[in-house]
Parts: sequence; structure tokens; C-alpha cells
Amino acid sequence: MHMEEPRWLDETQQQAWRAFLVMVNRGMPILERTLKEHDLLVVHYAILVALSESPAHTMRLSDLADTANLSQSRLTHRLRVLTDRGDVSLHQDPQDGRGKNATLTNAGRRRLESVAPLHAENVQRVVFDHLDPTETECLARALSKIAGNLCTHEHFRPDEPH
Amino acid sequence: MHMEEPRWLDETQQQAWRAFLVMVNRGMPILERTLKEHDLLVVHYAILVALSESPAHTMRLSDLADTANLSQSRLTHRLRVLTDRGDVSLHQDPQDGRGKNATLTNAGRRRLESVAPLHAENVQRVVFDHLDPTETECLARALSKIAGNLCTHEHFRPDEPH
DNA sequence: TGTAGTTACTTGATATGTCAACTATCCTAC
DNA sequence: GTAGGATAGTTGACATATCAAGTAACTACA
Repeated sequence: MHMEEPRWLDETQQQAWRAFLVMVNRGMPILERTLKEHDLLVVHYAILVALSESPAHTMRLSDLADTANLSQSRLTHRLRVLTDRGDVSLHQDPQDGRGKNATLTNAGRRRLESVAPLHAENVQRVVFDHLDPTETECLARALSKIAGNLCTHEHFRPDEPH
Repeated sequence: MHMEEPRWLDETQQQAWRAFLVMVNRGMPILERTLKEHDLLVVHYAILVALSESPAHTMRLSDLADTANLSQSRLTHRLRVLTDRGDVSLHQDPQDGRGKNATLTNAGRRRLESVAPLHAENVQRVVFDHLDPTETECLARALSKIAGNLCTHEHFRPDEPH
């Protein structure tokens, strides 16, 4: 038994990875700050969007966590804020005593609608204004391949002790 | 004076942006967990790498923050951990009484070298194993354009009140 | 039934991130 | 020299994230 030769990143991979980290560490905070002026986090925004796109503006918590890429406990903590403030309401599932459904309230829908244009504008400014259509497609295809794997493959999920 | 029409994301942009969020919220935690088994965060790793690539393994704190995409206060907090543990040492700059230099210690270098192969392997598994060389180049080019703007342009920087 | 295992969600302790306020040094110009 | 302003870094309060452990309800099967 011996060590495999490490699979170092080549030049191009390094360039991609470092740029990705710049987006995460510099780009995301810009979006966070703007949303924060409207009392939202990017995570909150993702939760509201997921609900708004769901039939009856309602979702089972576990599905919501999955759609918003959150661990269950992280979702619970965020929902405490969103329900306290009245953007989301929670209801026991009548079929399954364990489950709960989250529903976007009118207030939540209004908040989402008031922030969405601003947020879209910011994403455009930070990300897409710097790409031509071909590059955007390239980016979408590459990221989707990676994301597809992260969602389906048996990468241990958040919150599941290993 | 009237509201501009919101610049909504088109289909492709949405696909790209949602996939990016999947990478951030599902991919990064995988990397964090693996590094954490070796008492490191991705941020710590970035700091150690920046130092290791710098002459004399030494950097001015403000440059280090910039290279690692961190706010100064975040850097200070992370450095407390890294210096307490002996991976990094701090020295007053003799030229400029305000400034400090951070130096990677031998222990820090050893820690970095012991974790780097594993981390590279994980980045490959999470990101690049799903892309062919053309897609990787596309991704690198697109992300670099975005990142380039985030680093140079007058996007308000972290830690600077606006 | 009833009990072992699974699923759905919550909780709380601890770690990390963020923001504004603070100290200390340097620079400039008068 | 010295006042005003900039620069470098730190601090502390508060918000958020993570992880493991906990509760409660369902399921399967003896």
C-alpha cells in the first residue's frame, strides 16, 4: 500500500478555482449587503423564491431544504426568523405528524417582489454583465454539470453525521 | 422619474446562477468537512497557500487579506487561531509601525503540505472530474472575467463602511 | 401488539462571519 | 511642530453556521 500521486490542479483548473473563490468571497458579500438593506440574506431570498415557485406557495420542509440547498437545521434556524417576522407560516402536515409545511404569506410575497428586481440587477452587475452570451452558456453548462453531480450523487449530505 | 424595467435573468443565466449556488451551498461544505478533519478551514487553507507562495513565506497583512479575498477583520480573527497554534507568526514591520507581517512557520508549512494533496483531490472530485478540458477552459475564462472585475473595479470592499 | 429502525424536524453549544467603533501610526501641509 | 486626515490593524457585539444529540411520529416485521 502506497500513496497515490496527488492529482494537483493544472494551470487552467487553478485559474478556474481561484476565480470561483473570488466570486464566493467577494461577489457574494456584495449581494448579501444589498439584500441586508431589505432585511434579507441570500439564504432567505432562496427560501422565499423556492416557496413562491411551488404550488400554493407551500412546501414540505425537507423539500424546501433540498431546493434551497440547506441542511435541515440551517433551514429551521432561518425559518425562525422568517416566521417571527411573518413572511412564512408553518403548519403541521395532517397526513404525517412528523412533517411540516411552510407557506409564503402575502407579506412574504410582497417582500420578495419588492426585492427581486434589485437582486436581479445586482446579480447582473456582479456576474453576467462581464460575459457575452456564448460565455454565459459555457458557464451555465459547466456549472450545471458540477451541480448536477452534487445534487444527485452520494456526496454525504449536510446534517447527516458520517 | 420612473422605475426601470427590471433586468431579470434569462433562462441560461438562471441556470448558471442556480448551479453556482449549488456549488457554494453543497460543494463548499464538502471541502470544509474534509479540511476540518485536519483542523483547517478553506479560509485557513487560502491563508497558508498565499503565504507559501510569497517570498520568504512572508506577507504584509493587508496584502494577505487581499490575496485571500478576506476583510481585514476576518483575517485578524483567523490569524488568531493560526498563530495560537503556531502555523503562522506575526512581526511588527520595522519600517512602518502600523504594519505587520505574517510568516508561515515550519509547522504551518508541514500542515499545508500534508493537507494539500487531499484538498486537491477533493476539488478534482467535486468540480473538475465532471468537466472535459474544453469545458474547464470555458469555465476558467468566464469565471476569470467575473473575478477580474470583482478584484479591480470599485466594488466597495469588505470592511469599508459605505 | 410491540419493538427496532427510519424519517422529519428541533435544539443548543460552539465556531465563524460581519459590522462599526477603536487605537495607533504615518503623511501632508501649513 | 502640529493639526487633519489617511492607513493598518484590532476589538467586541451580535448574527449566522455547523454539528451532534434529542424528540416525536411513522413503518416494517416478528
